[in-house]
Order: sequence, then C-alpha cells, then structure tokens
Amino acid sequence: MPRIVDKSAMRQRILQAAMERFAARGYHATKMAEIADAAGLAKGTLYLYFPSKEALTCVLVDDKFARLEARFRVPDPIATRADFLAQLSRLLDPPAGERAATRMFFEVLGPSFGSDEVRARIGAFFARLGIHFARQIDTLQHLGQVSGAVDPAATGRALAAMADGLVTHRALFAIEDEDHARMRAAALALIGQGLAPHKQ
Amino acid sequence: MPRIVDKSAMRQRILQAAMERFAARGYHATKMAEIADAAGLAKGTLYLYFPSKEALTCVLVDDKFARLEARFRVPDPIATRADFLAQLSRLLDPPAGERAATRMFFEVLGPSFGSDEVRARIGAFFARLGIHFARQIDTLQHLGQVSGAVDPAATGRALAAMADGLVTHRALFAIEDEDHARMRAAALALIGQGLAPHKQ
DNA sequence: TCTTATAATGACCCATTGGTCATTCAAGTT
DNA sequence: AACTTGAATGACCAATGGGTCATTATAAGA
Repeated sequence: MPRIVDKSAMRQRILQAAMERFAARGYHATKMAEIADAAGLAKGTLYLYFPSKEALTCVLVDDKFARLEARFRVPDPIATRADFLAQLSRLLDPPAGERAATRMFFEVLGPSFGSDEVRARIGAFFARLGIHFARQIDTLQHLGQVSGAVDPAATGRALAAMADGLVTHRALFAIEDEDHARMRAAALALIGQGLAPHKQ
Repeated sequence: MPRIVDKSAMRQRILQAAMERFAARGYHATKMAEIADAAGLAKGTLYLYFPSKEALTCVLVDDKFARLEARFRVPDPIATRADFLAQLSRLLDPPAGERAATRMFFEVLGPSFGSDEVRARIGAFFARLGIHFARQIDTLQHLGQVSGAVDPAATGRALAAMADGLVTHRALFAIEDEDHARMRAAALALIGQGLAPHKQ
C-alpha cells in the first residue's frame, strides 16, 4: 500500500499557505508556484487537492467568512443597548490576523474574478449579519431599550454595511490603531445615541 | 505638416472607453486591445497617450475621485443638522453612472496592483472627507445643533468610512434600490439622532 | 525483498497579453 | 505634385503563469 497522508490536513496546510501569500502580495500577483512553495510542495501537487486557483480561493473566502460568522453567531442574549454595542465593538475590532486578509477580498470582489459566486456568498453573509442585528434591535425595542421609531430591518442591514466600512478602511488605508480606536468609539457613541429612545 | 489632433480630447476619449470597459468587465479582465477597440483606435495608439495600462488607470481613478470630491466641496454653509443630513444623503445616493465604476476600484485597491499610490490617494480622499465632516460638526456644535459630547474629528472620519460602506454595499451586492433607500433613511435617522444634543 | 497502489514531482505546454516598432497614412507647405 | 512630419497602425515579441502528465518516490502488504 502506498504512503498515507491526511488529505484534510494537507488541504488545510495549502489553504494556510495560500492565505499567507494572498495577504502578502494579493490574489493576482500570487502564482500557484508561490503557494506551493510556501506550503513546501511542488506546483503539481496543489492540483491534487484543488482543481484550480479559483476553486482554492473560493474555499478560502468561505472559510474566512464562516469564521467571522461564528464570531457573531454566539447566542448571547441581548438585554441592553450596552450589550448590543459591546458586541458591535467586538466586530469592529477584529484580530490583527484577520485584517491582513481583508485586502485580498477586494480583488476577488471585482468583476474580473471568474465566479460571481464569491460575491454572492459574501453578499449573503452581510445580509445575514443585517438580519442578526435586526432581530436584536427588535428585541431591544420590546425591552424599551431602543426607540420605537427605528426600522429594525433597514437599520440592521445599514449597520452591517457601516460596520464593514469601518473595518475595511482600517485594513485598506493607513489609519493608526489609536485613531481607529477613536473612530470606533465615536461610531459606537453615535449609534448608541441614535438607537436610544429620545426623551422629549 | 501632419494631421492635427486634439490630444487632450483624445485622452478623454480613451479614458471614457477604458472606464466603460473596466466597469463592464473589471480591470484585470479588460485588455488594452479591448479599450482601443472601444475607443475606435488601434492598440498601439493608446501608448501614444498613456505609457501603460497602470498609468491610464491611475488617471482614471484620480478623475473619478476629483469629481466625487467636487460633489461635497460645494461650500454650502451648514446651519442645521438637517442641512448636514441632506448633504450626507446626497453623498449616499450617487448617480447610477458612478456606481458602475465603484466595483472596479476594488480590484485596484488590492496589493496586486503595482502602485500603492492609488490606494494612498483614495485614502487621502477619505481623510479629506472626514475632515470636511469634522469641520461641519464643529460648526454645528457651536450652533447648539450637535451634542458637545461628540468628538468631531473621530466622528467625521468614522462617518466617511460608514458612508463608504453604505455606498459600496449597494454597488457590490444585490440590494434593491428600494431596500437601499430604506437603509439610507435608517442610517440618516440614526446619525441625526446620534448627533442631536440629548435632552436629559 | 518484491509488488503495488497512491502521492508527489517539475519539466513542459500553450493561451494570454502588455508593450514595441517598422511601416503606412494624412494633412499642411512649397 | 512632391515633400515633410507627426499620427496611427497592427504584426510581432517576450514574458508570464495556470494547468497537465509522464515519470519517480514512497510505504504498506505479501
């Protein structure tokens, strides 16, 4: 019998190497040979585990977003506006490791990338995030923590987009950690105040 | 003497053709020959007007952002929160033509794109937008229209990022016009409420 | 040790594409 | 009409890089 390898571990190793290279040099600039190198393999071997560069990339994107989704899927019961903001705050300040990956996604979102499936899946992620927020807002409205004037669905989806903007700008543009911390604080204050029932 | 051409008009024509193709098929997928075709020229001719694909693209990006900047640089004196929100509303709902271009920028923001200069310039644009907002917020604070608790600089920059998120999501993901209108309304309500002086 | 089934390899293939340049074209001048 | 000179052309070049596959390496079983 031939040598036995843990296929799934090998796939993981390749994905990791690919992510590392993509983060460092971008999707288009990273050649398959480079990924193979980083994984300690020959180019041909990659094709035993993934049918194409595009397929490999799709898996990568899915993985990343699944991980991200897990971060907010924790069913912490939300009871106060502060809880909501704390959760949002966590989402706005992802671990440094995740940040490097962000830039790569943009190349993959462009129309040049073969499958629009990736874009569709990322879109679906944000839709789910919006619904997640909407539910929480709804709950908080019933608890009197959020103004009844707020439209949960639209606000939830808008918050998802705005949060993305905040996170994205940090990854793309040279914003100091400290400055970004102030931006996050300002955004959270704004949102907290904006959701609060306004006493007349 | 040889034929005379309006060089600047020709450049403009090429840029227009390029933008059209980029918007339709993305940066990486669009070949120079295709741009030439769209402009009614031969490939070689492009190189009489632009030294490279990258250079052409840089000009394009600069143009677009200059136009965008002109949209908010109008020195409308802001006197009320409503003025501020109205201006923000305009920014959040760009003409359809501009939208198509948005997707292309993402490919160009990735590390694969040769010059990080483009990224730097786009970053600078958002920094200026943030400062613009900050000034207005500051003014409104003095007029008692905005809570004194708001940090103008951080809030301004955060608003720039959040607005970008909102606009970007519309361009990238399949969000119905109607849904996006609701999102914008929700976001504006949130921001308006968030900035308002809170009566205790 | 020999066999065998599978894993790994990397030289090779070839379509693609940004960019070049020798040649041709066209319009103003004499 | 011949000349001149910059504009335009498109065949061509060279490099690139995703993907293939004939060959080789490896380890488990007989």
